[in-house]
Order: sequence, then C-alpha cells, then structure tokens
Amino acid sequence: MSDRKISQAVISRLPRYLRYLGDLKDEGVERISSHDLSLRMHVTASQIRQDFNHFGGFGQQGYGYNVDYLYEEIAKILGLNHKHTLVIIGAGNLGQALANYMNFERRGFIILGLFDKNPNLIGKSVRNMEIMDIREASDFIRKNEIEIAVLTLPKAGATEISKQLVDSGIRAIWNFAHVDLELPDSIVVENVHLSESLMKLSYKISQESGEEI
Amino acid sequence: MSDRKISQAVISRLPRYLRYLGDLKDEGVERISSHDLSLRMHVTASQIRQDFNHFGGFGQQGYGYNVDYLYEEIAKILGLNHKHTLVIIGAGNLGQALANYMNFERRGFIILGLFDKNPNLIGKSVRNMEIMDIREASDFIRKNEIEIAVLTLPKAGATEISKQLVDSGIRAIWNFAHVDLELPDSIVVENVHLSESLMKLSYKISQESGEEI
DNA sequence: TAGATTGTTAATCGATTAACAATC
DNA sequence: TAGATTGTTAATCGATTAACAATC
Repeated sequence: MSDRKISQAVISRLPRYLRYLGDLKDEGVERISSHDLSLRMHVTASQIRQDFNHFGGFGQQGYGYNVDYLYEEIAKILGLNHKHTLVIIGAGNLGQALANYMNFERRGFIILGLFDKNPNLIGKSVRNMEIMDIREASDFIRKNEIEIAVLTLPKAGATEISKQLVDSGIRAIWNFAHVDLELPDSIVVENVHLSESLMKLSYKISQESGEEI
Repeated sequence: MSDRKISQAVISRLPRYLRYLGDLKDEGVERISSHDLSLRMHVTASQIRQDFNHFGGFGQQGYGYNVDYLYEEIAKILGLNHKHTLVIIGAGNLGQALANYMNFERRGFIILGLFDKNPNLIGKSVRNMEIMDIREASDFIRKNEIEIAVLTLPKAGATEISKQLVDSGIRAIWNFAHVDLELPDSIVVENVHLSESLMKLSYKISQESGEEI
C-alpha cells in the first residue's frame, strides 16, 4: 500500500486538508481544483498537488478533485477508517477533559478506561466510567487489547509508567507529559507539549512588540 | 535586539532546549558542550550551535556553554522574563483543565478571568475565580489590559468571538478551536489542534502495522 | 602551550514552488 | 475540439550537516 517514507511535513498537513474538505462537504461542494483549495487554505496549488501525489493522485485532469472521494481517501491514509481503542493514564484535570471530549469518539477513538494513582480520584465517575487504580492498568490493557495510551500525568511518573504500558502491549502513546519518552522504535509516540506551545506564543508576542525598533 | 526573521523551525526547538537546560540545572551541571547536549537531545551538535548563533552566540571556545547563563538567555528570547496576563474564553472541560494547570503561573502566565456563555457555568468557581458571562469579556479585557486570550470553545463560536477579542485589544490568541482564525497580521495566533495531533498518531500506527508488507 | 570547542563558512540534503506536457 | 487542470519533472529556495579556522 504505502510508498515508504512520506515526509513529516506532508503528514502534518493531511489533517488540515481533511478539515477543509469536511467544510466543503458541509457546504455541498462536489468538486474542487487545487487552485481553488489553495485560495481557501492559503497554501500553493503546487504544494497541494505534490502532497496528494505522494499517495498516488486522486484527481482528474480538467476536472479537479471530487470532494467526497478525496475526503475518504485522506481519512483512510490517516487510519481513520479503523476503530482505535484507548485508555487515559492520569485522570487529573487534563485527563478528564480529554475523556469528555466527545469528538474523539466520532472519529473512531474509543475511550475504554481511565486510571490514576490518587485514591481520591479512584472510584470517581467520569462520563459513566469509574476511574480505576493505575495498578490495574497493565491487566486491563492486556485483557482488552488496548492500542493507545493517553499520558496525562506529571513529568515525574511518566517515563516509568510509559515503560510499563509498553510491556503491557500498548502500541502508541499520546504524550502530554513534559518529557521525551525513550521507548523502542516500534512504539508510536506523538507529543503534545502545551507549555512549549505557550512559549512559542510568548516568543511571537515579544517579536511583535519589538517590531518598531 | 532581534536579527529579524528567525525561522519557525529554530523557534520550535527553543522550548525544548530550555527544558533540557532546566534538567541540567537540576542536576547541578555547570557547563555543557554542544556535543554533549547533542547526545542527550538526539540532535546534531552542528544544529545546536547554528541555532544559538542566530541570537548571537552564548558560548566560549574551548569551554562550551554555561548552563545557567544559556538557560536565562533562551528564557529571555522566549519572552519568559515578562509577566503575561491571560483570560480563558470557554470554561468547559478543557478551559477548566487549563485554568487549573499551575505550571503556567510558574512561567509568568497569570490567569485573570474565565468566561463562558453557558448559564449553568457562569458563577461557578474554578480555582477561586468565578466564571463570568462571556458578554462581560470585552470590558474586562479592556479594563485589565489583558494580553492573551485562550480560546477553548467549539468551532462554531470561535471565529466570531475571536474578532470581538481583537476589537477589545487582545494581542494574542492561544487557539484550541478547530478553525483557522483569520485575523490582522499584528495579532499573534498559536494553534493547538488536538484532533489533528491524534490523527497524526493514527497515521503512524497505520504505518507501523503495514511495515512488514 | 596544547586541547577543546565554539562561531561561521561551505556543502549537502530535502522541501517548496514553478513550469509544462499529458489528458480528461 | 478547446479549455481546464492534473501529474510530474525541473528549478529554486531554505534548512541541516560537515568542516575548519578562530580562540578560549
């Protein structure tokens, strides 16, 4: 299926394409040219065509791209045609917020369990799920063949726990902890470092302020 | 101060440098060479030196970099030597989670208000702050000269509200809504699109599965 | 002084954009 | 058929890596 090694830059743009194509679908638009899409997205038409052609070309000369078809194809490339099971490790504010984030379910990401080590949280109910003791996580993951672990716990515990998760058969970690996890290459890690994002914002503000110098 | 237009790639790496330097400080390490840092961070020493030299060079031949000094300099570049005031627009799960995220305060990001349009949330207390009616946001921002707005509300309202915020004098938006805001160039926008991050994770999982083909 | 390591220039690599022939 | 627009090759641009002279 896959023409090995699509660049990270291309992958990062796919979800955004999907979003715009979803909007077009909602507007009832049936087909779109790379040119018209480029105007909406503020990227070059050339880049759009290059990106799509990494996966074999979904368009037709003289016509453009069929919106529905292109949407489905990109969704498939992103693996959104499969269901994904996940657990949330760390049921603090962020973990609970993500658990309540309904949109994930819509995309096929099914939350099956929440875990924490804090006795005050264990047993508490979030979205009809009881928060479980983190010591039960390994068994749960094995039994339910969980694919993804969402790591929403403090830096301190993250490295240690991530190794246990991998030993339990987890295949991917969505990491919100402020550490770079060192795990076998076969384990997929996607980082969301919120504080780093906020620092970038801060940098840009400084630049704006100093502009007139 | 600034040698105009540092590339986005360089900026994105600065917070990570800061994190590693913080760890080194905690370990009591006084100085480090680009080579040793490159081993820890899994990047090339060349890139490290290039990155730092965009800002004028913080090292010394034959010695390396002083950890404390380098840490302070990068923090300054990122604008972390100033306090930043912010409000959270949208006090749902995610908004509340961010409000409770103490680490922001430690970095000088001071949360001064939370707003929502949901009457069930207005008046509720989060971290000793009462959630206010979103209709009061403009006045509040003006009166308190708020710099940053954190947008944690559904796609639907985001575009409209973002314009009001800008009219009220907001200078930067940390955007968690799944839209690309179209605002004047002088307004700083930093996006955190969680669902796009999750899709990238999903893509990588598909790649891993198909690897043996 | 000799050794280490930076700052910086040059070489390489990869990603983006431009151009155009193929084709619907 | 003529016009539109893709798929794809070639040109450009930018970012990363390598190399080394400067210097602490």
